[in-house]
Amino acid sequence: MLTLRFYNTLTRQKDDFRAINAENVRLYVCGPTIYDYAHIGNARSVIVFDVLYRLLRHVYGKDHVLYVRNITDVDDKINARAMHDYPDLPLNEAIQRLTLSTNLQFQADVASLGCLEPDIQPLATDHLSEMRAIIERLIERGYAYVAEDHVLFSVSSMGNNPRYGALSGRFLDDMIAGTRVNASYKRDEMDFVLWKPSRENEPGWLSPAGISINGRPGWHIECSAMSMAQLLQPFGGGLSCNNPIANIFDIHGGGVDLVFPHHENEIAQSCSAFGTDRMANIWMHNGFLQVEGKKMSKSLGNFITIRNLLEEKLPQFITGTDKKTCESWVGLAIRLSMLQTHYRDPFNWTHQRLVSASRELYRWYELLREVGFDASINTGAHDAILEALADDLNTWNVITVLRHFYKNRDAHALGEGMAFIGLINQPFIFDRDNRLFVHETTTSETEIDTLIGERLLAIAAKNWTRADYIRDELKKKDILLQDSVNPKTGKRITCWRVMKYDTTLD
RNA sequence: GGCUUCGUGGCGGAAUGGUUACGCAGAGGACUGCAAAUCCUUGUACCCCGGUUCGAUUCCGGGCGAGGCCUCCA
Repeated sequence: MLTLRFYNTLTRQKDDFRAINAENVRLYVCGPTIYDYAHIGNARSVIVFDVLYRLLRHVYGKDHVLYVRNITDVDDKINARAMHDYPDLPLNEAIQRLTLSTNLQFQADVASLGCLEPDIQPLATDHLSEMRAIIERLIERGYAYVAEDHVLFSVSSMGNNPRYGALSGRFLDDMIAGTRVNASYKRDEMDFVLWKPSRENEPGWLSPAGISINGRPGWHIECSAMSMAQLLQPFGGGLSCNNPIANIFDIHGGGVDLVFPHHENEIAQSCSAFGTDRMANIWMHNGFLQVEGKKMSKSLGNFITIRNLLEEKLPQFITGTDKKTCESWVGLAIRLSMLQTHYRDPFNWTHQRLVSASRELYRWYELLREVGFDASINTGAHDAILEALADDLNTWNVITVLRHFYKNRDAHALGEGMAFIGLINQPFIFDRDNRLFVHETTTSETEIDTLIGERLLAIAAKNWTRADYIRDELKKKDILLQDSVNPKTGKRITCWRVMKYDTTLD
């Protein structure tokens, strides 16, 4: 079997991946907090772990990998946004509307990036009882305490296996020096919230530990609860299980910014509750994303959502009015562009990179179209591609391999490889007239065909002025003509395609 | 201040102690009435200073520069 090696944030080196149980390989990735459109940073994370998921499925079998990506649907940011967006509705109803629509949008955006759906996308609000159970266990064992209707995790109560800060390579003394917020009810500045009280108008649930008023969970406890419910309990683990191995899963992923404090705190909670020395065997973190060399942030005005990009007209290969097709194409171009940087390196998002990826992808698709490649039949993967991925998801090398295939006109290997890393969207290959994209235009097809016929007659008569006029007129309507020669008959064939070419982007 | 990533040609981005990366863009050519598309060919590079070495972009040390995390964030 192919040996997979992944960089493990915990050990700071590439570790061989050994499944705890090859029948059930378990992967947990921190998903979005659904209060706003997903941005291209979210896109990167989702794409990276989608590639990992595909690789694991290939190695262990489709039915032997369990990929859980949570949805955080309870959070103060959600409350604030809901109040802002639906000022006239009761808060709880406003929250429901917001989370429902944001989640649907997220699912659509992610699908257009060519990502498979995770096996399970648990909602935080469906796991309140698990959160309470873990919190009560933590209190029971002296790792957490109640103060002014809050429950706090006591960082200093943790032992040395693991010690608090091991994942992020920090030491408590350093961290305390940098603490800025200090709530009076905390015993220790570094202690973090497991549960907090809700005011009348805030969403609230039955509180743990006999706290009389309703409350809501802290952010970190959600992931401990959901990973337990989805990845441990179904396989014999959980709070009532004393077998440490049963309370560890294989891989935990997320963005580097989550290493501290989110993942550190997850580890503190889960390991303390279960009495394990690890929460997951391997911790993988994708690098951050910048926009045109700067941090992406709303205040800098360079905040880009997936939706922004999908709706943007991509130069050259854009399409007519078939919105969905257009969006899928941009989605794949985003994917290709992102796979060209190793997942741990910072990624600098520029528009030029997107354009560049789109052009290359287009050529690849042209080759696939020529041979009528069918991704539903060709489902293997070339060894060179697997080897690249097995070495800490080196997608860059995968692309280099694909380029060799393209160069050698090996459409089969190219298509298979593209399908493997999620760059195939079948409708792009086949359409009824064997054109690359399925387009709609405001100009009718018969109208176009008539004009093409007219132009061919003009050419036959060597009336170049007339022929070029027709071509130019069509171009104004974004219909681009391309002449080629039928090798058998030697006759000119003209095909067309809806394309917009924006020269300002070159 | 603590931790951390990185500095390669116009742009993106690999590998490598001595030999063309590659892609996009550019240039030249083939094809074409002209285009477009496609194919072929091709120029330009390794932040600075020391050290190790027969030889360093690649290893070591120092410097300079850029970014990230330490607060909600993928």
